[in-house]
Amino acid sequence: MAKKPVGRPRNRDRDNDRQTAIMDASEALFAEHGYDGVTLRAVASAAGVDLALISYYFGPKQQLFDTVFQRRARILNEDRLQALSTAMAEHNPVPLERIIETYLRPLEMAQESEDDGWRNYCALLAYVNNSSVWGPVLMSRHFDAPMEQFVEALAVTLPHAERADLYWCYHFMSGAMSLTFANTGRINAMSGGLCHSDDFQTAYDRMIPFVAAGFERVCGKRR
Amino acid sequence: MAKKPVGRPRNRDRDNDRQTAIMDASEALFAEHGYDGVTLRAVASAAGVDLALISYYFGPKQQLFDTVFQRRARILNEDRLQALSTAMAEHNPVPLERIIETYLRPLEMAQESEDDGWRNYCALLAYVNNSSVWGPVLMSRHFDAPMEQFVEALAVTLPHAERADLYWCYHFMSGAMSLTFANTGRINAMSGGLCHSDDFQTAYDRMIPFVAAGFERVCGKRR
DNA sequence: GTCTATAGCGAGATAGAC
DNA sequence: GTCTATCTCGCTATAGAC
Repeated sequence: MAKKPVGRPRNRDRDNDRQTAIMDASEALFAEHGYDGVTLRAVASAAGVDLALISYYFGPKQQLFDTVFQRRARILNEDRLQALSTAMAEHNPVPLERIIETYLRPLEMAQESEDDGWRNYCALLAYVNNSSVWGPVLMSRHFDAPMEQFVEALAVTLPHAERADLYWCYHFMSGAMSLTFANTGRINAMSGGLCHSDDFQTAYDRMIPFVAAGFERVCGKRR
Repeated sequence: MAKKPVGRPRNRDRDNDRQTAIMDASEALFAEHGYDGVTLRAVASAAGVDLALISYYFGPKQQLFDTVFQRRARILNEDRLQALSTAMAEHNPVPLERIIETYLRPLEMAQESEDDGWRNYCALLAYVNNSSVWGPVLMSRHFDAPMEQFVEALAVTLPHAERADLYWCYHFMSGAMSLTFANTGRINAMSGGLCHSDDFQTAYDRMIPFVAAGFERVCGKRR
């Protein structure tokens, strides 16, 4: 059963090829079927790797999930914080739309990259973010610190905002973002083919003003 | 193992008690753990019902899932369409915020009701909506028709809007709504206790202007 | 490091007694 | 209608050969 070769094209560095293959395959499968919908056998088969190797490298299934989730969270956070500090060097306070862009554009670039993995990761994020089992644990662990800096910047730009309102609006943004990047294809059906869920450019060009306008109305004026 | 009595308090009509108990238990468990994270044994135990009865009444697992998802979708759609036609009888065109309310308030009332089932159902909606396996199938099957009427009303109120932009904004709204009602508790942690994910009143009072402002900016003016 | 083989368990589904 | 008992399958994880 466990066939050896070409599970998928691989153009990696060759050192630790197998680990990377396992993580990539897990990422794609977890994103589509959730934690419980994926068997280690399916991962092994998709990665073109022996079943026992997964436990050998990553320990139990949960730990594999954590590792996969963590891998790109770090990169994403770095990109976002980098973009934010660039924006802050150029303006003070940073214009509202610019802050939102700082947060959303790194995801757009990730999704548009040639690496399929980022598209899978975005769907995984949607799964984790909406899960009451994983969300409070993994999202908080990996995304709360950068989120706080983002909210700080918003508070400077929107000086009359109540702190709680900033969190609510951030939450709405997070939900809109998750569903859009989950890339379920539903908007294709819904719109009768007018919109395409992988038309990231269009999605972001609308999401940014949508979210900015929402923040402005809810947080912009003294209440 | 399969204990007979009191799985949970039951104050139902008594006819078809068991079916209802099974559906309620499934709803809660599917909402929390997703389709694959739930075993029929867990459902049976939570419902205080014998394992074999589930298959007897509902057929295979998938069919149980469909049935549970469908049950409240109908009620929700009726409530929304009722609210929309009331609004249309009072105004022409219907003000933007009023249309959004038409869509969101039925969910708020559901979530605030004394029936725990609605809160579970909202979390289930979030799961299905963000899943690329279930989303395109179940969401389309049960929610596309009412969605179309909703978009129609928006098109009247926002006459310069491109049709595609209306769908994108609807999609953002759907995502914001899903995450908020998924009720994962993450906003509690994120805000350091300032916000509570089950404070539905506050959530809706902010979501409605947030979404309305987004629609206005993206769809309000000639492009 | 890698793979074979398997232990140990729990899943979905159903046949058949009551 | 209800429940017991069980079939068959596939799961995670690991021990031990290479």
